[in-house]
Amino acid sequence: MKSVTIKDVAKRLNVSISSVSRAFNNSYDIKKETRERILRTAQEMGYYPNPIAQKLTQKKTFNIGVVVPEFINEYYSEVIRGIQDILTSLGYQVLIMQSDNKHERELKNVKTLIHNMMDGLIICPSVKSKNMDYYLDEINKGYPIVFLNRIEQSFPANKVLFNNTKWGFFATEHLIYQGYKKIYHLSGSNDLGITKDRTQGFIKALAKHGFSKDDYKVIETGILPENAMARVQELIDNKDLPEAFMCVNDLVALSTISVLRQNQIEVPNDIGVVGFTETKIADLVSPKLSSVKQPTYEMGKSAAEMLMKVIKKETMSSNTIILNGSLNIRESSIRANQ
Amino acid sequence: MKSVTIKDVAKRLNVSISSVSRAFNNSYDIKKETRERILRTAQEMGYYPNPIAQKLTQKKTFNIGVVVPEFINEYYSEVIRGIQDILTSLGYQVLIMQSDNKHERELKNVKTLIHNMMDGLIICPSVKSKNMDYYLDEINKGYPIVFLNRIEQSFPANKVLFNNTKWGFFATEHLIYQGYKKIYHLSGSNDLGITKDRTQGFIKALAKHGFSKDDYKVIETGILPENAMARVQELIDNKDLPEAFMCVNDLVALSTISVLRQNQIEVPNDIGVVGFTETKIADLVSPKLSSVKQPTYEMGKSAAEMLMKVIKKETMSSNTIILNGSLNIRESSIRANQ
DNA sequence: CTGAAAGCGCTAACAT
DNA sequence: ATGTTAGCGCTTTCAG
Repeated sequence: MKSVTIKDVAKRLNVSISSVSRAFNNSYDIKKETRERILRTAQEMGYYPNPIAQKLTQKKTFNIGVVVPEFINEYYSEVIRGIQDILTSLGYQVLIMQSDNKHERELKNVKTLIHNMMDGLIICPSVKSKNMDYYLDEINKGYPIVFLNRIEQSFPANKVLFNNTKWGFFATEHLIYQGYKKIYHLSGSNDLGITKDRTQGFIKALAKHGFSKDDYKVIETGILPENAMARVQELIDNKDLPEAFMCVNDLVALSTISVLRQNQIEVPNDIGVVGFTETKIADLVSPKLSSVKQPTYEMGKSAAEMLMKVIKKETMSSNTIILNGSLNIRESSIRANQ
Repeated sequence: MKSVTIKDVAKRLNVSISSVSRAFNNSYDIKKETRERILRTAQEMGYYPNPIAQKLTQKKTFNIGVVVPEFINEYYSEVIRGIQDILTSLGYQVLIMQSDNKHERELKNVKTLIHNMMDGLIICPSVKSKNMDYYLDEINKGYPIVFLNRIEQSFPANKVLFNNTKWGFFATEHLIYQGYKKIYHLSGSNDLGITKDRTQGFIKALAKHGFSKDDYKVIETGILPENAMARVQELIDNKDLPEAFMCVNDLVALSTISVLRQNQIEVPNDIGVVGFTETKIADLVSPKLSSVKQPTYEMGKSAAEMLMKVIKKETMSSNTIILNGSLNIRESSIRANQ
């Protein structure tokens, strides 16, 4: 694995290593001819400046690190697409690390990335992270970091967010306007700020429309199918069914519909269902799933653009960008005429 | 962004930098006390060996690079989980790059990763890549690379694969056993080896069971919903419908079912459908989707384990691991009694 | 325009 | 057990 170094090239052409360096860095103070000659034979010899060595002497690496908690649905995949589309067009390379929803792993990932001299970081935190001190320290040292999703709005850093409370509210209100009188929310973990916010939105909407305690319920199912299915089955067994479900995400919504169907309960004729964080299949299943679409791709783009500004020191303060979503009403929440 | 270096620590304690280095590398030739003293004040000062500098002098970085073409479905997400589970337990860090299905970007990613001194690479190629020379060169130089999926079985390198032909065959044969007499295959692009293989399997199964040219068709829809939906609608309009569809993947299968439903054609009562590369929702939709499950997580694990062997030089030759899948028969391909 | 030399932060002989 | 020194491959003054 011995590779060609700057010295080899220099020796071969009887020039100094500085000249070779200059040739590659497009320096002004080098004769065009020598430059070309050097580049040519370097090419031949398969020489390429060693980025590690470059990093040791320079400040910029043109590498950006991205930390995500997971890839289980399309969410972060699209965020990453947004990030990459902006960044690669500007000549940056994007290195991704996955934290598996564990804060410790996330911290380790961030450190690895920083130590590997990324020019900046986009961090999608795992959970309402306890230990943000390290990040704050780095930011204060001047290290460019932008956060995306799952972070408190009050956190003093650059970040791009989605307003889960607001859209949880709208999704619920849509159900109310459809005339559903008893609505349950299948919620995510209370440890997760974003799903907690959806629950807040749910409760706010009910409060606004004068629902009484008997007319709604929040059931913490988490975001995975198995548990959601079990809880819905319980409700059926206990004859404790609402007229509609507001679900923490599409997977839970689909699971709910599936269990209901197994029990000969039809959506939306018997019960209405609305999902959240719309996935591609919302439009392909039957009934088509109503859901809140998050601007994932745009969030990635915004975060990348924000990071660029931070790197170029065009912004100092802690900016927060909150992007808008949309409520896509399809079949699963359209109440039959009565 | 000035950070503490080994010198600072040395100066502070009036020891040489070698001692500090030794302390951190757990070298045998250092007194326990000094070691502890150094580590303690290093801690205080916030010192941490600069990995870039370390890389310049050492060979090992304990970083592994992974290149994937995309994240659009769960496929590569699970592969990555498999890879990470093995590698992080061995003290490695996994850096991921995404090629967006473009060979050029893939090549650039690979170079970035190699130049950043990853100890090894797991490459999931984008398409039947034309230009594999660079990879071959690196492998010949002794650089540890393992390929995963979407690569010719004949390619002389370590790789882990799925036998798409075989499982395409099984999926089709299942349809035949169900008694479907006319079967169409909605195929992926012919440029993509893996989907082409599924088509091969499809054709083989039909040949084995004596289907005539009139009883089947291969329609190249690609792997995205929009086009598949349009093509299926065309078939309906032309009254050119088969008794069953063998689809290149779940998304296309779901799209097909969706279009059929819009035209009052029910699956599986009127037409059978089977998918490929099973996704989580196969079990949640109605009708539940029959599909071929690929061992994604295991493929990731195998690739990681293989890479470790290559790195430890426990293997030299070009090994190929082919993992088994399963055909999960659900509702969408169960032919009604006649 | 080009070369010599210092230095980036660290490791690894080589001394002592 | 500890210090000294020579690199690792490159960039960047500083001379000329």
